[in-house]
Amino acid sequence: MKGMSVRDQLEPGVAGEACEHAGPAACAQAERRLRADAARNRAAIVAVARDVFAEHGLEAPLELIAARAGVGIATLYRRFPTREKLVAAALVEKVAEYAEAARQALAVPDPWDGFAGFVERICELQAGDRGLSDLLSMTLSADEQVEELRRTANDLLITVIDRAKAAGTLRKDFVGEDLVLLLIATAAVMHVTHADAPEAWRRFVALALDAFSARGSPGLPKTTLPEPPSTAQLTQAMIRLARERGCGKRS
Amino acid sequence: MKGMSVRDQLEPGVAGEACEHAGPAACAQAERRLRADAARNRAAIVAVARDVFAEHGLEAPLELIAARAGVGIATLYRRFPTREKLVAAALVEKVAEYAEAARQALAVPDPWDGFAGFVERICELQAGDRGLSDLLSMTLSADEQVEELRRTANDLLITVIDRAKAAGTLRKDFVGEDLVLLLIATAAVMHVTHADAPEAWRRFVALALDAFSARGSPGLPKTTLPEPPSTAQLTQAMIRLARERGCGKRS
DNA sequence: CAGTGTCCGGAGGCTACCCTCCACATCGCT
DNA sequence: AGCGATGTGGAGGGTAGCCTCCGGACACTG
Repeated sequence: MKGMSVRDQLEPGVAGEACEHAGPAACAQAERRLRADAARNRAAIVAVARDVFAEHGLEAPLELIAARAGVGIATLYRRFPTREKLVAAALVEKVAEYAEAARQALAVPDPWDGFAGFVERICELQAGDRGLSDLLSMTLSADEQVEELRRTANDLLITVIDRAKAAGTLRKDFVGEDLVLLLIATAAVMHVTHADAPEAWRRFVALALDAFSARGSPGLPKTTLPEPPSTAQLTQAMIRLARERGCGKRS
Repeated sequence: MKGMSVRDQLEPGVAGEACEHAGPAACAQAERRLRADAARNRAAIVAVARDVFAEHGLEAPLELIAARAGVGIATLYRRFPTREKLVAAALVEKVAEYAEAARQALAVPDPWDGFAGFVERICELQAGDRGLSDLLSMTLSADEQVEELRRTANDLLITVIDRAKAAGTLRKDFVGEDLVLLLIATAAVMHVTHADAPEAWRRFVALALDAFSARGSPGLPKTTLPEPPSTAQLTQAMIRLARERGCGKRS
């Protein structure tokens, strides 16, 4: 009680950078309360990591991040013992945006517009952040906060999907897994084309939406699709990918 | 004469592996005629490379290939000064299969079946060979033979596409670049899912074909698509990717 | 303003891979 | 059988990135 109130007043100028918009509690997060300089460093690392991951993807060299943040590599490792932790810290907000997009999709009156808008929105997010792009094809098995957000988003998403199916505008055999596959696909398309044809993914996504829609002949069913991967399979695959990319459990 | 017969008996199991099916001339290929042992080594390297690339992709460590082929790393480098050259040697046949698939597509009576069959066929090839999968999203700027094959395949492909468009079964706004994007996308999907959901790509491809088809309401146009990337842009992107992956020009 | 416990940073060991150099081996011609 | 030309392999130098260790610096407490 006493300890707290003292501390609360002690960080005037630094506070902005250190704690951003969230309450002071957010800084302490999982770990113990940090010393002021340490908190500042931590915040700087996270801020830089956001940029670097966005530009170079989740496999960016940690030393680059440390250097740009103006701290020693050891400091980075002390605060984030695994790449996964840093990734999580750097991208929670983006993942939250993702979840938020799902929420907004439900608010759109027309079910199809909600669905299609959502797909376009997250692809847009992907296009603007290679780190997020990578992240959406992986599972950060160790970070509860991110995975929780993802789960929330997923639940919302299922609702969005069901609603659009019920309206008859989304094909009946569509499942959530299809969207995951699409995100994996667009991530690759973006990665290859971003420098020379930065808008190419839009056409790809438009094509995908066309495939997803039930438009065309109302009665006549679309092609029968092969079975989708099970949720478990896909999760497993995403965990595997994370490990392969150095964002998974320590070997 | 005498020399040969001796050799023939000396390597019971190995002989078959050295030159495979092609005549001895094929072994000398572009370079000068090689000494017999050198030709044998070269062939062994190529054979192993085929397997290793197929399994691990084009970024597989060259030392692994050398080791499995039972030769020193220097031997590999002497014969294939750049990774690109080795890749080309290891995958020409696969690329030829790709071109062949295009040729066969034209032989199919129904234009749509020809097109769709072709797409499925090459995706199947991709699924069975990660090296090819990688290769199809890149440009091996240095190997004329492979690029020539690719060009041939591409010309055939355009014909396949035009024919299907003319028949009214392929959407009018489809272009060759869309297929390249699809191959990039499926490559990624396969890479992520091959271990845990090895058939997932089939659904993805089926969905794509649905998007490509003009099926549904004959008069009513499908969604208007964003512009595709230009051929030049896409080529540039593929060259860039090759370089990024160590299969491009020496820096 | 002194003491203590927290925090820092970079040197350096480790791994993985690339690629080159050169003393030695082998082939195959005569 | 002997002798070049041709080919060999592995040692080793170079780079990039990961991660740890530890002497010294600094923030906070009293």
